Amino acid sequence: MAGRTPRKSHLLTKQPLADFKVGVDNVIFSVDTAQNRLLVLLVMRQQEPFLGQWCLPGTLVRQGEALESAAYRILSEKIRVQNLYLEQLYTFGGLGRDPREAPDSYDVRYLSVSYFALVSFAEAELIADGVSGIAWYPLQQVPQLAFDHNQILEYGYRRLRNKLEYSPVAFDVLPEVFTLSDLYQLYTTVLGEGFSDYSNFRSRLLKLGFLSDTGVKVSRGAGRPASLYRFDAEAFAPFKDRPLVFI
Amino acid sequence: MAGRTPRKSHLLTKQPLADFKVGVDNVIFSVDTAQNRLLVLLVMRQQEPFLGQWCLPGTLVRQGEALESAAYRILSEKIRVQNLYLEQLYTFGGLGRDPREAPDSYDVRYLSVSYFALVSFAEAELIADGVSGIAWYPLQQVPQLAFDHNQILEYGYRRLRNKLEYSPVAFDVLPEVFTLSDLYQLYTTVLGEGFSDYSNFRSRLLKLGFLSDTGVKVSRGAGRPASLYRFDAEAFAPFKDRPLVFI
DNA sequence: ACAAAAGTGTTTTTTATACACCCATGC
DNA sequence: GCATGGGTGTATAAAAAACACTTTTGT
Repeated sequence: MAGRTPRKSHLLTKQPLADFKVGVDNVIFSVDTAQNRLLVLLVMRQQEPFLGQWCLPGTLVRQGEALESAAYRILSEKIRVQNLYLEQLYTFGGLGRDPREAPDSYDVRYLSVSYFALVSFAEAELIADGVSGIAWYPLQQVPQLAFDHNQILEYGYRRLRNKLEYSPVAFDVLPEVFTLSDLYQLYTTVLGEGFSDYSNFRSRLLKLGFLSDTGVKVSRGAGRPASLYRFDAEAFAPFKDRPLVFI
Repeated sequence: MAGRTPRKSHLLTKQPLADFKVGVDNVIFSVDTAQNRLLVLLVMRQQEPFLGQWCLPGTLVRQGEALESAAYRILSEKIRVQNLYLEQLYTFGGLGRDPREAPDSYDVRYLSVSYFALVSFAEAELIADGVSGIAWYPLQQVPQLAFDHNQILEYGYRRLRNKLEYSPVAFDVLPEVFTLSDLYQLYTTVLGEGFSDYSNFRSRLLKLGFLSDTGVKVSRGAGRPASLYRFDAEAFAPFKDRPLVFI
């Protein structure tokens, strides 16, 4: 969007500008700690192209709507949730990624700005409008998706793992107070067993000092009751921009 | 770009889709190791808006042109260079970031997909077409730029530092063979003195084993001659996706 | 009593950090 | 011979990794 300096030469090769519709596609993850599964939200396409195939929830950007607003809009059309984390992922704008673009036409192009979101599984309530299929899919069982959405999903999964290691996204998606096992389970579900020993994970995190013990104990079935902890955003501040805090 | 499921309710609030022109703006860095300066390429705007103000080199995407192709196109219109690293940075699509969008109009929107590039300073040859100003600016001396380009630059600088720590971008921009001091200097220039001791930097890198000593020595003025090393991409492969390899 | 989950501590290994020092060259 | 930059080694501190053990609950 900036100073495109006209070139004197190659005037003949200068194509006219492309016209775009801009889509927003969301990779929405949640972690089902009860069943140790990482889930991604998929919806069934209700129209051509790819009618009847699963895809990431997306929308086209409307007049007067910011990109991020569009991302929040689809999200809120599909699920009701209080707490979430959302950030931009990547912009896919290759030729021919959308069959609506005829191969050699100078028609409108379709470009997709993808967003990555993490929501609380417990909280999230899917909005089934009766017509459209919508479902949480375990990451391992995701079928072939419409467009290049498998690729976008792949990209989002990589981002999720990084985010978990470097930043406190987990706390955006855990309840206000939680046990250290809750936190550990979330991490193992996403990162896989063996990313760290529970007891080491525990002591590292406590030593960092941004988890405050509420003193309240909670008992879940058998075993010793666990302390409830709270994430202290202020105490975390010095760790911002520091690499590898959580692992 | 995906299944936008029609909602039964809110039919009245449904705005028409926005039409976009898509711009590509490049944050092009190079490292002047001789003077220990990190440089960014700026061009002077030749037209309104922001006529006569510096900005990042950018262009609008043409018909039949992929986003990345557009990024490469501006780059090659501004500098001649053999080796470079380029990747997508972020997409800025907020309302009102371009004055050409009237505040409340339903006109065409302007969206900017930014790219981040690192080129070799020694190799890079600026293409001055006589009309347009174009210059390498030391990062500390960058003036106020057109549009939101200062913000984009900021973002690009953060990415550069991360890239340097996590990935072998430096070797895309160093000559085929180089001394360890060359490499160290590049790192200190970008990351600042004190990111690591030279001797520790040296031994860590050599222990990793993807730098092979060519045996050839090179003498630069006074001092003991240095060994020339070569980056071994194959030996590096196992370090891909591993965090913090270089620091 | 005993299994299950929470929580503590210790030992070992590895890695980071800070230096001190030797080496080969130009002047 | 001495300043200059290249290169090696070591001593200490800190952190990661592995794992043994104690505590507190439900059944």
